[in-house]
Amino acid sequence: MSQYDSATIEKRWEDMWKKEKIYRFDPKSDKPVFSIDNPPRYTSGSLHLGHATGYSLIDFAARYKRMTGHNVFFPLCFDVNGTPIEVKVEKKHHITKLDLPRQEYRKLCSEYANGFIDEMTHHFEILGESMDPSIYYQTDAPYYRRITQLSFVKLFNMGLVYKANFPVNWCPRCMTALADAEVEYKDNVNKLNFIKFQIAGGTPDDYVLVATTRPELLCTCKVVAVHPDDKSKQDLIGKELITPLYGRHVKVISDPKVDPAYGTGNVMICTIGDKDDLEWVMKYHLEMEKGIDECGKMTELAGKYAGMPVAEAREAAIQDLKDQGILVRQQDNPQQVSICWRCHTPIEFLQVPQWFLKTREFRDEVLKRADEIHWFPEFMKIRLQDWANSLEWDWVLSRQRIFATPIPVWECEDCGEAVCATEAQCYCDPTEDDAPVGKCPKCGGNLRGCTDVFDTWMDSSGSALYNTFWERDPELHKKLFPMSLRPQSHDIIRTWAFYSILRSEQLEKSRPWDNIMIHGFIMAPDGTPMHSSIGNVINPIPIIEKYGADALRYYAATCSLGIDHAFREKDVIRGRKLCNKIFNIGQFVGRFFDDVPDKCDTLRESDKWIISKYSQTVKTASDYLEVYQFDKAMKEIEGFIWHDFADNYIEMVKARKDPAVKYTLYNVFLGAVKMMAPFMPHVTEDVYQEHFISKEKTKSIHLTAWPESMFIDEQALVSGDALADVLAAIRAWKSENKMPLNAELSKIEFVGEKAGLLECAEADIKETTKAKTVSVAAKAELTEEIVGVKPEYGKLGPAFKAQAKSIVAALNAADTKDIARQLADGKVVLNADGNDVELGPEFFKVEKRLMLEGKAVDTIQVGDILIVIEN
RNA sequence: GGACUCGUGGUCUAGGGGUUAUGACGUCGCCCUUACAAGGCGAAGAUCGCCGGUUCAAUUCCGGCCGGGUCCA
Repeated sequence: MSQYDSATIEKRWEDMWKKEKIYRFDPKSDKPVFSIDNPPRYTSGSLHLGHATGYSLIDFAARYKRMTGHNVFFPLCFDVNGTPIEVKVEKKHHITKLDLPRQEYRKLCSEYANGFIDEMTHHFEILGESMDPSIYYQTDAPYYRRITQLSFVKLFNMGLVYKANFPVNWCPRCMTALADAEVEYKDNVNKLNFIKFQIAGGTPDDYVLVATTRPELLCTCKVVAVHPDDKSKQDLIGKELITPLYGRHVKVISDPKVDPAYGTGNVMICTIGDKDDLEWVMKYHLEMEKGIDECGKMTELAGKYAGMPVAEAREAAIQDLKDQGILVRQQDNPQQVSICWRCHTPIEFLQVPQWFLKTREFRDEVLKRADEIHWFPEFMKIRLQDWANSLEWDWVLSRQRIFATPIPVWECEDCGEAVCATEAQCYCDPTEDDAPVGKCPKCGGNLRGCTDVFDTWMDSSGSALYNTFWERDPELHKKLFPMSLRPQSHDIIRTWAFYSILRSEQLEKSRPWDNIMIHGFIMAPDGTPMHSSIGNVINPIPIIEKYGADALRYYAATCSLGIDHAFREKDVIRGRKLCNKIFNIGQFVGRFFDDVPDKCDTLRESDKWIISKYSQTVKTASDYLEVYQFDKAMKEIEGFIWHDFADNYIEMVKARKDPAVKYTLYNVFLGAVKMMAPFMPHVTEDVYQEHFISKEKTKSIHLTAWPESMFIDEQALVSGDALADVLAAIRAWKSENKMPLNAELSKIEFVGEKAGLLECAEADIKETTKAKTVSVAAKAELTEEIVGVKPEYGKLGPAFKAQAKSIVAALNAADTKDIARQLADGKVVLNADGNDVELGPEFFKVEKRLMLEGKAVDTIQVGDILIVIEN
């Protein structure tokens, strides 16, 4: 077999890993723990290319840490909660949450979401992810929801939870409050209506024009604002206006946030229309009124429009205003309308009773914890800081949905007193379970279970607590908390990362993790985002089938952290080629693996050279992996295996059979394959099982130790590099002379003081270049000719600063031969700006040519070595 | 509109004050050399988005602009 067959081979080793339980966290081990707060995969079904890439990046870290002697905690986990699943279930069954009893609705959601888990677990397996099923969790399970509730009970008892009427983003279709992150924006054009407001106490001709897109909200108009610098309106400030239709008296105030150029420059402020209104409401302590209800219909406040849906009320109000001559004109108004992220219904900004978790007062603590965490890349921390500093209100914890963790609270039907569950009660569902006390402790009224559920970030932001056995196993918790690494994408820094830090601070007075690694998005090949609505979403499964999971993982490795990457199929193709290369190197060097000595003191220069190169690679690759720079680590390792090891070293030593070459091939290749193992787990396992396991014994390469540097022999590095350069130069010379690469040469002579470096490789050179004779001469009848002298900017600049420019000019103007003569004497005098400047040889880069007189030969200069070729 | 981020050969990408500016894909030429033609070797191909500033020196640092992206208004 000479080709790497990814489909067969990957399956074989995936089965073995599963059967042998290769990836297991050991709670009893004394090894240092490396714990990963793995993002629980949302159970939406299909695997997105972004997931495949993101989880591969995490897997690189997990596998690397496992090989460096860590007890790795890397849970297989799923997020099974929330509105997206409800929306899908409602679509599938053509229902809304109001059509079914809660339990039945919940059951439908649970069946739907859980139906994906086997398939999604399989996706992780065929990607070669080393997640650990022995520490599996899913966020809808009672054992997980218990932790969510328990943490809430503690926060409640700490006085950090409160219920308040508060304006929230509200979707009238889903009948729920939405987090800011759940709000999307859509471009839209509506009408800006210019409406007359009479000035109180004036004549019918004394009016002010107010422009508004939402005349239906006139019923909650509290105040009209103008810009303080708006000269023409100065006399209005402090006056009262009368709202049309409702006849209410409202004051005119001045506020710098008003845009004088928009509409008429007069803004009607309602409680509540949008977020700008909210800002003014807070600033001027306006009384809040509810003009729109939870179903998106007008309330009693709207008078004759009460009960109408918002859009209908708007039309009716506009018609009435027109009929009464109050609506002067309309103009098109392009705007961005806020819509629900799932069902795309326009959202309202409504006052609804909601549960809040105090967040703003922890701003400084969160920022402090953020500083304790190492951010990769560092600049991502700025996003969290910006978010923390811009918080305008506390975290709205409640959602009026069903398929999520119930809020464990009962409320008094009479006085509204809230009774929280006891810690022992968790997990509980207040819509089914009894309150810890029979009657309201305050007034003796009946207690009714809260029907609200938690925002799903309440569940997911507790993952670091859940993973570290918080409130389950104090000893393990102490050992595991804080966790080592949170990996995630940058879109949820303001939610998942922020809330996780907040809750660790509130419950544990600690950071949740030591490190956070943030990757970007995978875009379509043209660099634009992938959206199912555009139809440019790429399914990774056919890619895995065509090229292999290792090839796709290679692509993932080329995606540097922190920035978005277009999908590049060519990188997957490159990955497949690399698999094939590694496989074939194994096929070839495996022939050398009989009688490999344990030690070797007869290493040749070329052996020492590749071992030194290898040792350097181990060091640089490890350094990159320590800081999650997988792209750079991969580049190092790939370059070493392909070019240094295969192209140069193997080509050089093909003909040898001595113990030294066996020793070198075996150890260097084993180490190189191990370095590649975190990235390409399948092909490396295959090579390991085929060629190494008989000596190494460990049952999987993924349980072996990360390679260590063997030695770095500076001398061997110099001579080996010289040899590689010389061979490359001879190849290039043949190519330029239109000769086949395997054309025979009658003689090659290396001349120069450093040519001695090549003495030890004469046989290799002969073999490689097809030269009949190869000789090395320290000296020959050579004339040394200086063909150019260039300034050494890096030395001249710091030494001469501003004068450097004129020195360079003088040097360029000077005669090369003259400079060469002077250099032979050890110093050069140049006239720069009328001053003679004396310069040593360190300031010059000299281009020399060594000439062999009177011979019909070709010469190539490589560094200090002259290659003389007799054809 | 704001914050952050990116703009480097035809395409994609690395780098980050003085380099011969990295590599991949593609193109062209040579080679079936005792693993690999899904390979090897070589060549051509880049005024490092534009305009200013700092500096002896800017692709790199700073500012502005233009153009992508993300998050937030």
